[in-house]
Amino acid sequence: MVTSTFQRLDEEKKKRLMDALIHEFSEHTFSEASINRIVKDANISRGSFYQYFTDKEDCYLYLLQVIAQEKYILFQGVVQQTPHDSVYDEYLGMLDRSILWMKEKPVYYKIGALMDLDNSDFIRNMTKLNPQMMEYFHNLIRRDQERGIIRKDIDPVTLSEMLFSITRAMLTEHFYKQDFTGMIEKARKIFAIIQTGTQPKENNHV
Amino acid sequence: MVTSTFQRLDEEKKKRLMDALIHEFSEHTFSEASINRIVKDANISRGSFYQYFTDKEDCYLYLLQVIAQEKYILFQGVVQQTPHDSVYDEYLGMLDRSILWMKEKPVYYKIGALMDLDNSDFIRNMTKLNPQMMEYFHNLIRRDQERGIIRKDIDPVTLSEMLFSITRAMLTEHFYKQDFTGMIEKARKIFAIIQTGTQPKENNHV
DNA sequence: CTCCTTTATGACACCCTTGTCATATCCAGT
DNA sequence: ACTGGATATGACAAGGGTGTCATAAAGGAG
Repeated sequence: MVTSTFQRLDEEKKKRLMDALIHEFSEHTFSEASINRIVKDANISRGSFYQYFTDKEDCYLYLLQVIAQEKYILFQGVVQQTPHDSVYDEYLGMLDRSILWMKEKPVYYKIGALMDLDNSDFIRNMTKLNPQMMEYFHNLIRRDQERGIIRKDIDPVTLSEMLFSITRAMLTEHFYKQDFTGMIEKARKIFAIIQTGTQPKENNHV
Repeated sequence: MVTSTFQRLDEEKKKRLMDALIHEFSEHTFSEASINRIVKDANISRGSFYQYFTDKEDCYLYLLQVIAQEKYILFQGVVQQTPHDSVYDEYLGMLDRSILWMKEKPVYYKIGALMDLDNSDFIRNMTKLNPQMMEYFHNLIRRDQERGIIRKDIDPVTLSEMLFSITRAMLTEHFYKQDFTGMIEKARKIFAIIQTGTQPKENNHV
């Protein structure tokens, strides 16, 4: 656990340390990150670090928590609580928010990306997909089926998996290219294909 | 470069070392792999290792080469040179071959997966998608468009990207679950959705 | 000014890594 | 049996990492 000593720290020092944490974990995976570099970067003695955090894992978890908080604050005004759009628009919204996040806090996104990359069991256990979020999209699809926007014979789980892998792949690709222009347009194009299908109209009676 | 000394090694020792390499690189990323563990595992002195390979990178590249060779041999009989099926069937075929590869040589697949995970520049440069393969699928789509199987207004690059991310996501997911049953069926289902679209028929005249 | 608690510090022990190199061993040809 | 080149070896240097701990400094209360 983060110690009370850390909490009592004066803001300037606290910020210096947080910046060092952000810097280190946005450049290295958890297992490759080095406390030595962090303390040097923050201009803090090695001993002090261990007075604030019990170990590397501890400071990493704390950092993730801080990031999650900031993300929550940033998205609070953006997320709409009861969507009136189709599941496709909802996915586009998610993509939009992700791009916002990547542009607003690129280092934070980088930290998240590195987390996904990491192979340690400790990280593996945290990366598991949020089942609640998946459930949310399943329900959106079911609602759209009731609305007559999506064919009823389509399996919601399968469809949401499809949309999810596509969105995710787009995000990671564009992140490494560091170019997000036209991304939403591209996603729109892809979703349009999924809606109308690739078959020519005359073949549609299969 | 792999030295001639290594090439001259008697088969038993060579195999022991290769097995150790496979073991180490299937459990650890390149940057986390340890030569110490390798030589201990292979029952070879540390000095000997450096008589065979110039460094870690060298032995890793050699291992990848050996794996590529075996993969080529395994697939030689399976790949059909001039496909008569649609691009979807071709993707299903690729999936099928990947599953075969994962079942036949799970450790090899694991090495490849860890390679993808690795964040070092050295690995980054190797992992870049094969543009030749992408071109191959683009052409398949164009051919299917000529054949009247796929609508002509669909962008081949976009479609192949879609199919690729979906296939890839399925593979990685199932690899971690270590369960490939029903995977082809699932892919078929997804591709069927992509072909006919998610819109109900009465809405198709948009 | 003193005392006591809190905070800061860096040397330390111990672990690991890589790549080198002088030396020992092996083996084949004479 | 001897000899020279090929091969094997592990100690070594140099560097990195983590977490601990005795000690120093600082700061607030009496």
